[in-house]
Amino acid sequence: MKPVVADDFTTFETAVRKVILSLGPGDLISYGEVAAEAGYPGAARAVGRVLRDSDGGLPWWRVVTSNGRLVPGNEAEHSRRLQLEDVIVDGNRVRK
DNA sequence: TATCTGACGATAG
DNA sequence: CCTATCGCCAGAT
Repeated sequence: MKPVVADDFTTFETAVRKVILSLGPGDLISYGEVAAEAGYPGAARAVGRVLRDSDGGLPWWRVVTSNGRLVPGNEAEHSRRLQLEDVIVDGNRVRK
């Protein structure tokens, strides 16, 4: 039987996930960048939705706001994860 | 189909 | 540095 491919239906969600999974350790990207890379420029908000809804196997901590701000509501955990990836974190912001 | 929501982005004060 | 407002898009009800 052919393998189930029920993971390529949701254009947006799948595309976003692929982009995030393509990130390497210590690599950062903003929601807007993810959306653009996924082929949906301007859909930064929708990207946030995907990250929040789909958790597990997805390095969401490598995604920050364009402002360099960390995820509101998870700043503590986010900061922790980033530092584990050798990323310099200044308070609730990532050091450029 | 209409309306609301949100782990956004940019600008203004 | 902070909050407020508007524009954007996709999903949920």
